[in-house]
Amino acid sequence: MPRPATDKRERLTAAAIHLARTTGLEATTLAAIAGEAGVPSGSVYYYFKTKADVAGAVADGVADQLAAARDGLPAEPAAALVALLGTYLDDATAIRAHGSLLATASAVPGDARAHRETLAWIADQFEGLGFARAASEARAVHLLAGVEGGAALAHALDESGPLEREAAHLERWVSNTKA
Amino acid sequence: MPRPATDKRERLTAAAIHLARTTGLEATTLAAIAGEAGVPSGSVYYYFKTKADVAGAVADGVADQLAAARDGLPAEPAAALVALLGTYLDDATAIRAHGSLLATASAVPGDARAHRETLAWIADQFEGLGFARAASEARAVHLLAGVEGGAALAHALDESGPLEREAAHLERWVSNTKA
Amino acid sequence: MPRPATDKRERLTAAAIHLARTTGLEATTLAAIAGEAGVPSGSVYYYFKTKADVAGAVADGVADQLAAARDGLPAEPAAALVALLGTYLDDATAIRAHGSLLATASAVPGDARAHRETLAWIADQFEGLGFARAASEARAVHLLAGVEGGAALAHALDESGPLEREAAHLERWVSNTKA
Amino acid sequence: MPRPATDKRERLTAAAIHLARTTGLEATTLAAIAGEAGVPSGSVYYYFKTKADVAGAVADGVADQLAAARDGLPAEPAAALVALLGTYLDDATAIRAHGSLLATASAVPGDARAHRETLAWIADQFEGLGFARAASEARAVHLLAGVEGGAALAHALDESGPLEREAAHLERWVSNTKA
DNA sequence: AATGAATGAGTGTTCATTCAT
DNA sequence: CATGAATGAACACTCATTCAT
Repeated sequence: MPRPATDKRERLTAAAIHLARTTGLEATTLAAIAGEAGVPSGSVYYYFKTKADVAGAVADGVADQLAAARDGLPAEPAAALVALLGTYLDDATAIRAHGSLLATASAVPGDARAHRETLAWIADQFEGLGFARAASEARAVHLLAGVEGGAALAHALDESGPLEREAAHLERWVSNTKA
Repeated sequence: MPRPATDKRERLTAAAIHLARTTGLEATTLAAIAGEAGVPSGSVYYYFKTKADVAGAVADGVADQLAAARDGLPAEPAAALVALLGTYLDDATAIRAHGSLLATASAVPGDARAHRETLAWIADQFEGLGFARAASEARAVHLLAGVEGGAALAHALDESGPLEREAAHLERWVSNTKA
Repeated sequence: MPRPATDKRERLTAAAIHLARTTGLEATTLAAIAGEAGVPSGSVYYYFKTKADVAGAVADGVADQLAAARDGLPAEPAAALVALLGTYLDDATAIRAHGSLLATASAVPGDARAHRETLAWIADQFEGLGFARAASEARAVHLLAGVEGGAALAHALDESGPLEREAAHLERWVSNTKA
Repeated sequence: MPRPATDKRERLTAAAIHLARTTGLEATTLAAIAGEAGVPSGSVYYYFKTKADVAGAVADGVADQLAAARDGLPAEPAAALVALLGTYLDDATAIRAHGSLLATASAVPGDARAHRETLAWIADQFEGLGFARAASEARAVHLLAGVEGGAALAHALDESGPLEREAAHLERWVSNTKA
């Protein structure tokens, strides 16, 4: 059973995300993306209009990957938030080497979908804990800023310490939280 | 009275920092840097061996700029930390548009001088407040991760709110701090 | 009926040989080669990986041209050798101006195919005249060294005399030869 | 006792000859020449008008070197000719690697002084052996064409055999010669 | 007289993009 | 539909040359 043709677009996007995170999209050739995806290089332009379009797909793909990851998290709000922090720790090696996945999406200006959705999901959890919407959103920003800042330091210093410490700190903060 | 020759290297570096922050260094032509610096384009290679060398100068220049900015801050530790957070707020418009200055330095892999120096300086302030070295360093990471994370969100969302909120939060945290 | 695509590579190679002989390959721009071949300049890199690659094609092309020229020569060995000397005389004007075609191939170091094949062919003729292989090879070297030396002097002095004299001398030597 | 200033021009020329033979003048930077000569790079233009001028100096210098070498040869004509062939054999390693010194001079078009003088000197020897001027000049061409052709093959094939064989052959030819 | 600093014109090479098939 | 062949615009980098001192 051959893979459906549209699969190629997905493989292309996945390859682009991988290379964008490891090498930077700017520094990555469309030919390299096609090569890694195992797709004929001429075909990139069948699936994408321009390289900027590929960048858009990267941002979208990252948002999708993050959404999928959140779907696997516990339903109970406090546990869900702790688990979210856990995904950063699980990814610590890659974060130290290449930065957080969300930061990869930042490289594409003008598309903050991944950020907005992540923030909204976190706020939903706080609301589930009994906080009002406004307070929940404020807390969401605080939590995401904390881990992303920790991730940024971990990447810059090539040391997972900052990420681990921030995650632990936020975990305590979440656990002690009461609406 | 003509400008000293060495001035050109500095103008080149300043232009490179500016363009690196607004456009990204990768996407910036050496010719563009020369143009913005008002230096003949062929001369870039008299002052820098290679484009990677320019990137190094950018990272160095950012570290220098940040060090200079810290020099202007109050001597009293608690006030100094609050003032540091204030520099982020003063720079809010640019941060929203292009990210924090420190993030610009991150684009040059392998050179974390700006990060290390900033962290050390912050830790010094906490030590000045009576904390042990280890605790001071942990607090420094927390503070920097917080503002930088806030700045990252502000940039991604093109909204200064997250930066302002994180800065305010950390200001309170610093003020309530007692060794 | 459009020219076959592969024709472009050949036109490029021919132009490169021509310019290598008249101007020197080092001094010849890839753009100039493309221009003379009537091929878009960006396309050179579709057919050749690098300029050194073009140099290789020049050496190969020269070897091919010489082989083709030898194919048109008489089958009888003595006549064939005399005819080979005749090709130098036919080419005297170009040799005086730019040196022998074989000398053009020498510009590409490490590739002596044209020399080896020419030498082998000459040795074959002497073998055909009844000489042992070793003696034939020695005579081949003597004959080729003679004409090429004559050609080199003709080029240096911009005077066909030396070439004509050496060719005539070798012709007699070949004719008087008996195994 | 410091070296006279004019020494620098000579060192520059010597370096240029060396690099022209080993690397090719075209491929050699004026800075590299200055470097090898131990002369400040800006000074090249004090001693030479242009790079083409340096090329002229190379051709001239080669002619001078060859003339100096001939000065050390025996006075007796037959011995002198044999000794001339000996200089090629002494230089065999360099010839195999970089071609004959005379060939280096050929790279500079329009200046055949080295060739003309060498030819004249050889003709003089034959005259000394009793040949008429015209016959002597013809013999000179034959002898020089032979060694230079042998040298060219030795260089192209990276094998000293052809040079040695041609030199030996010509030596016999000279020795058996009687006016 | 001699030179280090500075530069502009030019070169090889890359790559996003187009298009015929 | 899909793609391999082809290309032009752009870029990093080199170097002969100039000139103030």
